[in-house]
Amino acid sequence: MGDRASIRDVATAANVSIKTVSRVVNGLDTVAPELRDRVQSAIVELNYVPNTMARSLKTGAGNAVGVVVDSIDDVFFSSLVSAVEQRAIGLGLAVVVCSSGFDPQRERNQLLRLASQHVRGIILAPVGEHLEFLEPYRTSMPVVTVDRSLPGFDSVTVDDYAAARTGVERLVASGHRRIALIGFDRRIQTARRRRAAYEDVLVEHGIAGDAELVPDVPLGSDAARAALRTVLALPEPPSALFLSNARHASAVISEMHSLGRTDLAVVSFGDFSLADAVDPTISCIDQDPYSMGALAFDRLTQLFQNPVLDRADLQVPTGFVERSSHLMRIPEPAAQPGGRTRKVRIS
Amino acid sequence: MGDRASIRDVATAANVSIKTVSRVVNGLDTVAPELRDRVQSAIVELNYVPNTMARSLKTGAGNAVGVVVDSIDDVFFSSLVSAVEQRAIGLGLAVVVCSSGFDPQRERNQLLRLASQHVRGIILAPVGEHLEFLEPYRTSMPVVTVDRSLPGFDSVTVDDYAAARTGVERLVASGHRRIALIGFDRRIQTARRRRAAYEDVLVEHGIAGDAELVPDVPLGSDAARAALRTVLALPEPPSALFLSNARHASAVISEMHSLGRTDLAVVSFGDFSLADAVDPTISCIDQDPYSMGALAFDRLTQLFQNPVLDRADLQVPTGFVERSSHLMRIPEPAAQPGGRTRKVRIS
DNA sequence: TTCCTTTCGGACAACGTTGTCTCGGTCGGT
DNA sequence: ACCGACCGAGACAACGTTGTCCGAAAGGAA
Repeated sequence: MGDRASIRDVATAANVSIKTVSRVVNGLDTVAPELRDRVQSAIVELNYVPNTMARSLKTGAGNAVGVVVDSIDDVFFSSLVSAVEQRAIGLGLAVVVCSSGFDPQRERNQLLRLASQHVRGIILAPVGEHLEFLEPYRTSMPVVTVDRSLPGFDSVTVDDYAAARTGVERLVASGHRRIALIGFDRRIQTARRRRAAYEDVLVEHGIAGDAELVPDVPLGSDAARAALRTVLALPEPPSALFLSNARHASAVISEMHSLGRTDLAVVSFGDFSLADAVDPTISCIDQDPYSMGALAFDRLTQLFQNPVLDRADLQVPTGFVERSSHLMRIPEPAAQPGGRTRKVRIS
Repeated sequence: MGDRASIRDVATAANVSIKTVSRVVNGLDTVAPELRDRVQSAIVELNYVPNTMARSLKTGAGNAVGVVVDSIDDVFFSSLVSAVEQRAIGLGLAVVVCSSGFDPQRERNQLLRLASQHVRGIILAPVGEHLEFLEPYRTSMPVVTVDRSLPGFDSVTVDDYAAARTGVERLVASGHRRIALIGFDRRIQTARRRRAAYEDVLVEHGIAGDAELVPDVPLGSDAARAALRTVLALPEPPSALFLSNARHASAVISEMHSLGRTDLAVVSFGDFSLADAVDPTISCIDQDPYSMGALAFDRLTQLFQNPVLDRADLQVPTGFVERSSHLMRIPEPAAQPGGRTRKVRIS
C-alpha cells in the first residue's frame, strides 16, 4: 500500500513467475490464456504500472525526448513544443522541456542533464556556439536544432534571409526610406541573418543605412519598448518598423499604441495573436512554429532509426500574412514634431 | 566511443573501485585527494555522466516532476509551465510536460505514464472527475491541481466566483443589461463557477437572465468566434461581453474587429498580450498564471518533504486590470442595425 | 507405449547505480 | 612500542526489469 507494486508482487499474487508477468505486460510471447487472465487481474488489483526507468535501464533505450528552448513562455516556442509533444504521444515518448534562458552556460547544464537522463534525442534551439561536449553522446542521442542552425547538426529553420527580404521590400515598396529594425541581438543567428537581409534590401534600393535605426535589443519586452522610444526620438525618426522577432513584436505594438504612434508602417517577423485586431492590422511573416516542431520531431525519429544519416538542413516555407500595416503611407514632409496619432485609411 | 561510459569504465580508468567513483561523484564521503583527482580526470576524459535512471531506480526517488495541462500552446498554461520549470531547475528536477487535450481518457493515460516514470510529483490541470486510479500512487507521488480543483487534492486556484463577480459588476455599473457570457463550457469547473457569478450578479441587479446570451463554447477559437456571431445575431443582441476564458478572448476580440463591432463593452477573465493595444483596450481580470505555477510547485515540494500534510486549497489573488473596454457605454435605444464602429471617449 | 517435437514457464544474470558491511591501514595516545 | 580507535576504500547485494537459456509438460506419431 505504502510502496508501489512491482512485477515481483504481481508474480506472487498471480502465482506465476516474474518472467511470465513480463511476457504478459509486453505481450511479446505467447502465454497460456488462463495464466494471462490471472496475471492481468493481479495487475489491476495491485494497480501495477511497469517501472519505465528500470525498463529503460535494462534495454538501454530511453523513453523521452528533450526539448531545450529559450523560454517556454513565448508564443513561438510554446507552439513548437506543443507540436513536439503531440507527435511524441503517438510514439509513447515523454517530453522533457528545459529552458536555456538564453544563457549558454545554462544550456550546457540542461543538455548534460538530458544526457544523464538518457533521453532518446534532443530538439534544441541553440544558444551557445560550442557544443562539442555533446559529441560523445551524439550517436546514442541525436540532436536536431530548431529556429537556429549549428554546424554539424541537423536543423529545421526557415529561410530567414529570404523571408526578411520580403518583409523589408514590402515596406520599401510603400515608399519608406527610414526603416528601423527592432529586435536585433548580435548573439542570435537569426537576428543577424535578418539584419543582413534588411541591409541588402536597403542597399539595393539606394537607401542609406543608419546604424541608429538598428538598436541592440537584448531579451525582455522592456528592452524592445525602450528601443522603440529610442528610434522615435532620433532627429530623423523612422516612418516604418521591421520587427525582426516575434518575441518582441507584441511589446513594440503595445508601446506604439501607448505612445499614440500608430502611424508607423510595420512588418513583423512572426505572426502573433491579435495582429489582425490592432489598428492598423499588422502584416506578418508567418514562421509556422507548429510545423517546425513537427518536422524537427519527425527528423529526430528518422535519426533514431538510422543515426548515421547524412546531415540535413530542413527549411519550412514562410508565408507573408498580408494585413494593412505595411501599406501605411509616409507622412507628409512637413511632419509635426511630436505629432499625435495620424491615421491613414487603407484602400 | 560508441557506447556511453559507465561508472565502471571510470573506475577501471582511474584504477579505483566503482564505489570510490560513486563517492567522488556524489561528494558525500571523504575521498583521498589523490584518488579524487584521478577519478575526476577520468571522468572528464571519458565524458562520463552518471545515469540518472539507474540512480533513481536504486534510490527510489525520481528526478522529475510531471505537468499535465490542457495544452501547452495556450498563453495561460505556457506561462504556468514556465514558472514550474524555472522553479524546478533550482532543485535539479526535470519537467515532463503532457497535454491532456481536454480528454479525460488521454489525461488518464498521461497520468499513468507519469506514474510509470516514477516522477516525484505532478502538477495537474484536471479534466476528468474520477481520478481514483491515482490513489495507490499518491503517497509516493503527490499531486497538486492548478486552475481547477478536485476533491481530495491540493489545489492552486483563483477565486473564480469573486473575480467573475467583479468583472460582471463593472459591466453592470456601466449600465449594461444585456451581457453575453462567452466561453462557457459545462465540462469546465471554472467556467461553471464564473457563470454562477455572472448569473448572481444579474439577479442582484434585477436583470433578467437569458440562456441565449450564454452559448456553449467548446474548445477551439472557431467555436468562440461562432458564439460571438450567434449572440450578435440575436433579436435582442448584447451590448456587453464577459469573456470567461482567456483562451478564447483573443479569438473573440479578433472577431469583434473583423465584424467592425468594437462598440461592445468587454471584460476578459484572464489578461493577454495586446489587450492594451486593441481599440478599445480590454479590461481584464488578471489571473497571474506565473504565480500560480510557482505556488503549485512550492506546494509540491512541501509535499515531498511531508506527504501527509493536510490538504490545502491555495488561492492566488486576482487583479482587475482597468483599461477602457468595460466603460463602453450603451448605444442609444435607436440603435442603427448593423451600425459601424462607435467610439466613446473615456474620462 | 515410447519417443520426438513443440510449447510455455522459470531460474539466472545483467543494465548502472548506491547502501551496507567489512577490512586494512594509519594515527594518536599511553 | 603497543593497542585502540578511526577513517577511507572495496566487496557485495539490491533496485525492477528484460534477455538468454533450460527444463518440463503435453501432444502427436510410429
